[in-house]
Amino acid sequence: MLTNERHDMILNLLAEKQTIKIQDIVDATGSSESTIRRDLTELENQHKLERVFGGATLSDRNSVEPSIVDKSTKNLQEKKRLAKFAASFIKEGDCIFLDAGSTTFQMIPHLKDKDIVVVTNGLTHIDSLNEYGITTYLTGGLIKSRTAALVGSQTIQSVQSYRFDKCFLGVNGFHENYGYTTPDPEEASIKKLASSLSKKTYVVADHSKHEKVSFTKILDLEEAVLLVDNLPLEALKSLEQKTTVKVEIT
Amino acid sequence: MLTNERHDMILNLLAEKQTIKIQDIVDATGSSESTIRRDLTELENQHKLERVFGGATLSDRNSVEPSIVDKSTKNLQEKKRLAKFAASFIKEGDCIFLDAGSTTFQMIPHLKDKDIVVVTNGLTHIDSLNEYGITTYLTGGLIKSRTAALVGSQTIQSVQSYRFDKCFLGVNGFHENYGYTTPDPEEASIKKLASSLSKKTYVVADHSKHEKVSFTKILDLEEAVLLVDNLPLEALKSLEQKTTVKVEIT
DNA sequence: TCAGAATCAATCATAATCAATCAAGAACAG
DNA sequence: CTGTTCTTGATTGATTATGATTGATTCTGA
Repeated sequence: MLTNERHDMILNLLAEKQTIKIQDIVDATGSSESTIRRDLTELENQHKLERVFGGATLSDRNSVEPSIVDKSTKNLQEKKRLAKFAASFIKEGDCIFLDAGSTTFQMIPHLKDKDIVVVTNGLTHIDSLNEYGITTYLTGGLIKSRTAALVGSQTIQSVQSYRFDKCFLGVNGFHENYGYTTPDPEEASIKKLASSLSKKTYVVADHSKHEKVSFTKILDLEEAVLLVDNLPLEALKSLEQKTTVKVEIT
Repeated sequence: MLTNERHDMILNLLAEKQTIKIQDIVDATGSSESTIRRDLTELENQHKLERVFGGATLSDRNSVEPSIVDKSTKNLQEKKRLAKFAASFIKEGDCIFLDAGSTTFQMIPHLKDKDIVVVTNGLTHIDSLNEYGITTYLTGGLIKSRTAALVGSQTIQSVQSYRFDKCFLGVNGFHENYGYTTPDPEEASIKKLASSLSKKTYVVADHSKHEKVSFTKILDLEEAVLLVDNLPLEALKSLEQKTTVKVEIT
């Protein structure tokens, strides 16, 4: 059996069962314990799993935040509509910060032929931005492999040397009392900084993010314009007491 | 059996099974192992598959990024050998700058399992670095779409905040009198800067770059160690009067 | 806390696989 | 027909993967 096949097998077993014992892998593959240990070491280096005493488990970050692929396929149509709506706020000549994330990604096709400059920390965005011929600056920083975003002090430093007309942020949740939140503190501080360097801040979030609260606070509701798709009327009214909400009409 | 037929056969087998062992192909085709190896090497250069130890597998990236990789098919085998040689200079714990470019790209597989930190301005590098689980910092900057490199004042600023143990640069030409040169002034200044921030600088260039001179000077010969594959003996002697040359033994 | 059991990383020898080279023959052009 | 180029298969020594073994570490239950 090839090394690759074993690796796939291990990851598949893990995907089913969440955690797995080394002995189980040995039985399933027919390879020796030594080999499996080496496989696990390697897969751990690639951040595909996490070793624990006696076996391996999906790295907890993986299980908490769904992987970027899963995320981007969910509610795809909604996201596209919302993204188009968000892009409509961009005017000719704007310099914008485009946050990493699947919703902001969907904005890119609608930036075509606009004479704008985009700054982004989203690695997934660059091919698309490039394809549409948009002048793009990438922030520097540490590559956070799972979300394909750039983070860390270098990113902060990079962002600091720009000034934006508008910035478009993705969030994990928005809540009347707790504001905008996201799981990763690193990403949160970048979003926050970009917002502070921007004349105007837009948060792009579909209705599924309503009332959700994550680990790290990004901004208060007041500090950004919320772009959202259909929302219950009461929720809308309540939110509008704190901030400007633009709803994508359906 | 014609070469084409074998190639088709191999790809068909792969399409069914996702991965395949060399021995299986040998049995299926009746050709010798040597021939199959050559087939696989060629098909890999065409990005039709990916070789793994003991066989081959479908490269899933095949469909995603055809644009950037094309240039690198020329002299691929040479480049791989040279890149492996270059990577052998990297020691555990090093912080290295890895220049954008196709030769430095080939170094990445050989960085696997080394406890190092990589800083790069090459967008093409990041997927691969990520795959091998290497801690990677990307410089910021303007995306230069043709070479998929980051350039400009932001890149300069990014690079300036690092210090490197070693830096590995690609060049367009090296010449006894005119030193190392490259066509793009933007890229040249980044290479130069990275070199100045590094304890040791290596230029990786195959013999085809000998005596070539491009528009922009990067460094004098003296300022870097030249890593090169086979070179005429006189050329080697002449170069060695000015700088250290490490030749990949053939 | 202790002792036995399980698991671990490190090392070694062996086996499989690799790239590189060579020579023989096929295909081809002049 | 001759000389050249290309393909092929065999061989070489080098590299890499593997499985068994070791002694150290960690877990478990009393």
